[in-house]
Amino acid sequence: MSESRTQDLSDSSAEARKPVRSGKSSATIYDIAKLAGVNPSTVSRALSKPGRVSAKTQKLIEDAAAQLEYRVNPFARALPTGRTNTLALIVADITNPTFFGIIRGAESTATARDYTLMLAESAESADTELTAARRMLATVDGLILASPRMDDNHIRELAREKPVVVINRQVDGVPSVVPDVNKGIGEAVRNLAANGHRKVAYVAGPPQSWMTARRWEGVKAACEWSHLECVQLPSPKPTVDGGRQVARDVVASGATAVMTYNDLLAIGLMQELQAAGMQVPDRISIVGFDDIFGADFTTPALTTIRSPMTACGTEAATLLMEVLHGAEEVSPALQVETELVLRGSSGRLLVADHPA
Amino acid sequence: MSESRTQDLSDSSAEARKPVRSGKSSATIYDIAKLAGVNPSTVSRALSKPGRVSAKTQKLIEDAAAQLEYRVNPFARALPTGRTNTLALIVADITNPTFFGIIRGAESTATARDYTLMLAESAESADTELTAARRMLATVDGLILASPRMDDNHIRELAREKPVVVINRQVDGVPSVVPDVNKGIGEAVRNLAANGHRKVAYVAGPPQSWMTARRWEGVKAACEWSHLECVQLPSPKPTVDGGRQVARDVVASGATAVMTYNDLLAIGLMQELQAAGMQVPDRISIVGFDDIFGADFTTPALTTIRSPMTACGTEAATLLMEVLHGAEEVSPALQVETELVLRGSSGRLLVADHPA
DNA sequence: TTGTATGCGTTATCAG
DNA sequence: CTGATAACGCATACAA
Repeated sequence: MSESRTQDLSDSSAEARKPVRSGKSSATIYDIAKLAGVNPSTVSRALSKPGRVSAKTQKLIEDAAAQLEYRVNPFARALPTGRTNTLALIVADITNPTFFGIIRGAESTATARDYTLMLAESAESADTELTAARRMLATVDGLILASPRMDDNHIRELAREKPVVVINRQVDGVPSVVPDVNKGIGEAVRNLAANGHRKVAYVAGPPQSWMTARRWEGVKAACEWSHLECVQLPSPKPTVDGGRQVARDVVASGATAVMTYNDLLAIGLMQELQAAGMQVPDRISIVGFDDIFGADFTTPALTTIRSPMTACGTEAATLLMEVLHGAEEVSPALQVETELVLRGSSGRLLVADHPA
Repeated sequence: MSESRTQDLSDSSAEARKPVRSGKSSATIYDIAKLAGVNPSTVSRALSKPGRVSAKTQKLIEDAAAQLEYRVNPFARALPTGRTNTLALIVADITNPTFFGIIRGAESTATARDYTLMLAESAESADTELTAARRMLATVDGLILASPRMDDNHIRELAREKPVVVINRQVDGVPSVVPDVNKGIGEAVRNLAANGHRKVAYVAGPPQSWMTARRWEGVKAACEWSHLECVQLPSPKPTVDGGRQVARDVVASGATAVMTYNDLLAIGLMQELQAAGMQVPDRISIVGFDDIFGADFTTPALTTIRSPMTACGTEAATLLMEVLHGAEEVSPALQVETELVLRGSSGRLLVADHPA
């Protein structure tokens, strides 16, 4: 093995090459092979799977790589292997803070394991979602679907091509991360009952949302258990504005406590109710869902059932990468706990329903 | 050159192949070339640049492609061309709602032009940021840096490799999108002066933030113009909690109005001040910056200088893609307007500084 | 207009 | 342990 570790020729022909690649594009394994005096395939081995090459050539190659500021070309690597070290995350609505936690959790977890996150949103549209999913699927190793709006079959179809993890929904045969709503809902309903409420309204989310059904089921069951009457109210959209619009129906329902599909609805509802002169929580109690950013900015601060979104993002990314790294045994549905966050928007009813 | 690129040979006899590719991996241009009876290069042309092929073969190829459910392999395409139809966006802090708008704007704009967005955060660290940038740079066509924390030279270094657009900062030689703070600040300060305030405090952001300096300059200039005294106060971090921590200093400063680097600081500050029994805005006026999600959840709702974040994201992505598509003439710094959003947290001073 | 030949940077399969 | 060589799927000068 030639000792001349310097760029300077071993003699062959006096070909004074610049040591550091002067050109524009970056160095390849060929360049470093030449500099280190080995075969390109050896360079590839040394750089991708350490240990399969002798210690001295290893160092030789690493030094040369460092000197040339070598960086792998991800495309060239992806072509034969198909692997990209990239994860895709599709969320239903980027403006919805519910997803901020998920994005954050997924991004940081991915980055920690040297993966990169690709982000897309479906704008609450099943079609857009599917299109985005298909487009990204070609480029990534795996896919995370947060609160997907497309139907189960489409999800399974995607899962057949690349590993998929679903958040906030359960699909047969596809691993998922879902908050267990019952604990938090149970706490909330018991609290409401203890404060003298007899009837609660549930303001629902988008019909395509799997989670809105789970939450309604949970509310209904908990209310039965506590002998409370309950009623479901549709909302035009799961936003602050949607919450405002549904205020009238809430009042008309005669409920003294309202639980909403998410915090946005709760906040909008509270704003509208207060604007109409209704005291919260003296006249009506409001309980949101998720504990989003800003839920404690309101006056009174919003009582809400916290869904650990960041944990969902983290767990989903972890799950996905485990599958990618060959873990076959993956629990079908990972549960994360919800809990009641008691703040000012719920409490004892001051104005009795039936005056004594 | 051997013809048999497929797994099973064509013995030229009636070989009933499934029309749709039964195998696992997806179809290539070779498959569709065979099916359409043309050369792979023709397929490539037909699919990438329509018009450079006769109408009938075009259709022939498109039909075959459809039948085989062909989808280009992005890596194979990227290898010769270097183009990926992918943009990277790096934000300082994913949990900071300031960036939500930017993310949303960039994502939707990119998607609209059939680009995909890759997202990373720097966690307010210049090192992390640079690392993430370098890692992503290899994979994308261009890079958007939102409120970058790294220094100018590093940014220029990145810009030498791939097109870069910067948001919320100006770097020589690098195109950028920056809100023009002066209009909004001017409106705010004049309003404060008109309401009887004589001294305003500016709660600063992270020292590495280019924007915090711009905002302080703007505040100082506007205050001089309106003959107001002004003072700058450092904050430990640009968050709600940071705002709480700086409350003591604000009170000590003797200012009756405070403007903050961002809304988070303003909200935290207001919470702490109110907890200490100070009426807002009767005793002290608070003006935030950005008009983030939730700024109107507080009581009183936050007066703030709106920075059109979504527009910044949109403009940055548009700018970047224009450069990518060969636009040389690109304005060095695109300005977007800021405006005062007057809400309840600022107003007339009820308790005079110097009792009459 | 269409076919031919070659390159893009890595990994992987063989030999040696 | 290392070297040669063939894919990987697509784009593109060049030739016909």
